[in-house]
Amino acid sequence: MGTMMPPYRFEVDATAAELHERFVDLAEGTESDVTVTIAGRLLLRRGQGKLVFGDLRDGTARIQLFAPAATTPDFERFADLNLGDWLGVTGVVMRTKRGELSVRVDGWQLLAEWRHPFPDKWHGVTDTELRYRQRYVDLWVNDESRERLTARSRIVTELRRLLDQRGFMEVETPVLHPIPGGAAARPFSTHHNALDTELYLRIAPELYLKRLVVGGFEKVYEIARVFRNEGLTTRHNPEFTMLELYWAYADYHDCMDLVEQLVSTLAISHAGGTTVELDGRPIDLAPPWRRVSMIELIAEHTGLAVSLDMDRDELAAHAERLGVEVKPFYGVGKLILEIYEKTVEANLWDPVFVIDYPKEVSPLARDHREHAGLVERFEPIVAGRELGNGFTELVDPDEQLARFTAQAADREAGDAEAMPVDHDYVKALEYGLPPTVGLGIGIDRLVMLLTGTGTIRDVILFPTLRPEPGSAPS
RNA sequence: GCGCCUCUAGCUCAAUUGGCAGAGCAUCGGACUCUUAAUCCGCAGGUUCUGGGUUCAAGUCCCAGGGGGCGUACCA
Repeated sequence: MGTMMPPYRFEVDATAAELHERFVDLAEGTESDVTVTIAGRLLLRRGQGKLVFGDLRDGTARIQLFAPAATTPDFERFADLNLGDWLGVTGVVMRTKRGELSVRVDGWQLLAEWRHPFPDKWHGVTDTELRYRQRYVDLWVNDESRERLTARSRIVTELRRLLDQRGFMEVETPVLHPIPGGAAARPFSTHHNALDTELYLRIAPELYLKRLVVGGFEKVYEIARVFRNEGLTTRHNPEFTMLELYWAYADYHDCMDLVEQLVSTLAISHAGGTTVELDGRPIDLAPPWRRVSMIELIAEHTGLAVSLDMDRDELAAHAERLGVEVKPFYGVGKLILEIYEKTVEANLWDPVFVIDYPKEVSPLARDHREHAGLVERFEPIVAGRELGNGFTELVDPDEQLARFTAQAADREAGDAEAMPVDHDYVKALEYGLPPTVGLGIGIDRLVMLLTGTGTIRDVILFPTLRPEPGSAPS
């Protein structure tokens, strides 16, 4: 083909989806009196000698191209186009004798070439590595991928709308943190040259968002990319997206109501109803979701009546019997959490709010108003997966400093994920954080749930992979 | 990090116990004015992931390395 000079712009006045809708009643074998200009990629071509059919797809749908030799300009070259080439086409909208809505190719232009062999037009691409490394190929070839990732975008858009409707304000807080906080996870670290200082990619936006509540932004949220330096699994990607929101004057009961509403509303819009399916099993997302304490769930699933008053070593013995690996710095609270995670969580299927976590493992949550040693915290669990995490916020600066100090001691004792003391955050609390509830929702996992997807990589456009050998910057 | 599985033409996949590396689609050439994964005829297409080893003979068996997947660990 040699050289190609693509145009700098191309005026499109119709999309495939619009044409299918507008000309649904056009009779077989007839032409409309409408001329349109569309653009997209050529995905199939069927030559008939002096007549060529093509399937063009734009961002909305597929539509057939109808190109008779007698009227198609540059017919030889048109018949010779490669699958995958981008085309601009102008022509009359018509329906073939066999009933396929088409655009007759009265004029056409090559907009870009696909210089590689096009993947199998029937089987598409199944090689996961190719699908993830060259997502732009996957998106053209595998309908499910395109639809799933489009759904993700729409879900996030609606989520924003639902929150905006409720008076929440979207904000952006720093990604580079001098002290990584707001979650228990290992951070990625980096270096700022001009300041000559170590910085960390955020593991959560939590502490900055609460500073904003101190500042008078009473209902804020952020759809935040966060980074955790941990393993990759079907449920974990090193960078992922969290919705975090903070809501002044409300507590964790209000917030659970909100989560139920948000998730079930999104399911109705994007999963065709409140019943979704995962691994062939139905899940009913209709509110209300069961709310049950962690200690009660442990009793249900193991018959073991744990309590915060138990002797630490006695509880550790129970834990080990249940297959929990016990580390020396684990206190009673951490042991209870470990037992819950090992014996209960994966067995929960229908949505449930697990509530009232041990204080020891929740350094940012407020003391339970009734039960000493517990905090007012919940996690929505669906299909055995944590969908998020929320709690009535700890507002007392002295208590917060004490909790940070205890965390620092755990760090000394070998807990690499314990939080470091953040004096600047404590200072913010000294200016007064009103009663507030906070929530984090894993957007990736939410999309997995609503689209029935089993691996997080399929809901992330470009999931993290090992760089290809020899791909280092030169 | 550890364990198991996997890697064959551009794509999707075959190849008996270790015995000449194949098909469909795509590409390329030809036929065809209503096709729908068009059809029909023909050509071409390979470092079987890489490097070693065993063997008369290795895609197949063994060792090391690489990519990917799954599990596990880590993961509020």
